[in-house]
Amino acid sequence: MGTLERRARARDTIRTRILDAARDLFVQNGIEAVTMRAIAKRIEYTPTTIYHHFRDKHALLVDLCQRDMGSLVQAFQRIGRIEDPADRLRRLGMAYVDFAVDYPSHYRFIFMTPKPPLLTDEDTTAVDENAYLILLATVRDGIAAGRYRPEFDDDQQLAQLAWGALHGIVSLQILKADEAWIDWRDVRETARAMIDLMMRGILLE
Amino acid sequence: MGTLERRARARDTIRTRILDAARDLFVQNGIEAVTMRAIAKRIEYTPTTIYHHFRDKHALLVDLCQRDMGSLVQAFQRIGRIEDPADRLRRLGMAYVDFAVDYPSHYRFIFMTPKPPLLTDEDTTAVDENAYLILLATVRDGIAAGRYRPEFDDDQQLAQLAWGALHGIVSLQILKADEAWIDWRDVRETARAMIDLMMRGILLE
DNA sequence: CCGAACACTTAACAGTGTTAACTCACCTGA
DNA sequence: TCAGGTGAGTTAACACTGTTAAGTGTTCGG
Repeated sequence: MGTLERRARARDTIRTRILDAARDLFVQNGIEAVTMRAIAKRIEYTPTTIYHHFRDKHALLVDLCQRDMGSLVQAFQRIGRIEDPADRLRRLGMAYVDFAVDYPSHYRFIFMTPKPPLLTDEDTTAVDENAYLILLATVRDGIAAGRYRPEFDDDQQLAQLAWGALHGIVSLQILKADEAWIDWRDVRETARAMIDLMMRGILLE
Repeated sequence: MGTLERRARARDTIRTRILDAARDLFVQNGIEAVTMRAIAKRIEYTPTTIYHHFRDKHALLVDLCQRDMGSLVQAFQRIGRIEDPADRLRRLGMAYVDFAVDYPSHYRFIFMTPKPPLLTDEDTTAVDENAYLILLATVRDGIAAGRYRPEFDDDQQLAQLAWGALHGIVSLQILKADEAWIDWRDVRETARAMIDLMMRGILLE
């Protein structure tokens, strides 16, 4: 009586169909195109059906992003194994920027959209948290190895400084790319210049 | 027959009453608390009335922010008269961060909220544009004065780099200040460290 | 004194996320 | 075989957005 499994499989199928439809709208027309009715129409179901598979819209988008951010997580974990802390830090920065450029909608939802107040679910630590922990460990290793100038002895501050610098460059680009009064430079090159500047600024000698 | 003036004055009165009500909701409960009905209720008018004084909600918020950002504009213009380009640049950065910390709702609306598509009015150049131009001129002066390392010869890129770095630090703070898994450092101090790091990185010698 | 301009309201439209109540097919246990 | 429950799916609605067409007076100018 594998009927239970079959049920579970069917449930998974419709779940991923919902997620696929949501992703299409998400990456093609931006987050504001993702409405429950639009998703439902695309998979030829009723909006209510979605609520049998996801608690609410926010949970759906969180689930979608957590799945899709696998590339960022993998990159971070791979880079996390690099020996040299300074080299590791530099590469984490580039991977972060690459992800933001490749998946602007995902980036915008995870890093640029406020969460609904107090409905923050305490599920398994989210991808942004994991990424921050890897960054933090990398910064700490560099400090412990005595690679950085003595004024950068606060791992939290240094991590927040590095994260903020790159987040600002990519998020400004995502938000204001079509503002005509700015002669935008290539975001990857600007980010690289930022990383070079930071590394030279914090490294000893 | 000063009746025309009186009319205009009355019009201005109700206009500012609307703006005041909107600002209260805006700064106290955040931008999501600003609904047309909430504003109307607070001044004991009908929502429709607001539309006789503002084209739509976005125009209302833009008007509100343009007025309130006078402090930022004044600070930028005052700093813009400082002789030394490097000192000017450093102070612009601090003033920018101060504004973001003091007026988080305004900052969020101007620098962290996407504009409604293609309804971008070509009104008198907005405050963010003015601020960017002052920053750009400051960067350019520093380059022209030969104060910066030769690899920073692109004024646009350097301006976008500096803006992005500080924008990232303050916007992360505004958005994720209540995420428990980050041990946030004081945003002004982090920003100051960022500015010091950048200045040391781009200045010659 | 009449007509137009003007401030304002009523009532509605179209869209959003969300939910209570129902139908109906299917599987389980007697 | 058949009662009953489980659960996927739908219908219809609620409460809330921003926004607007149409109507009501009041006030002013010729």
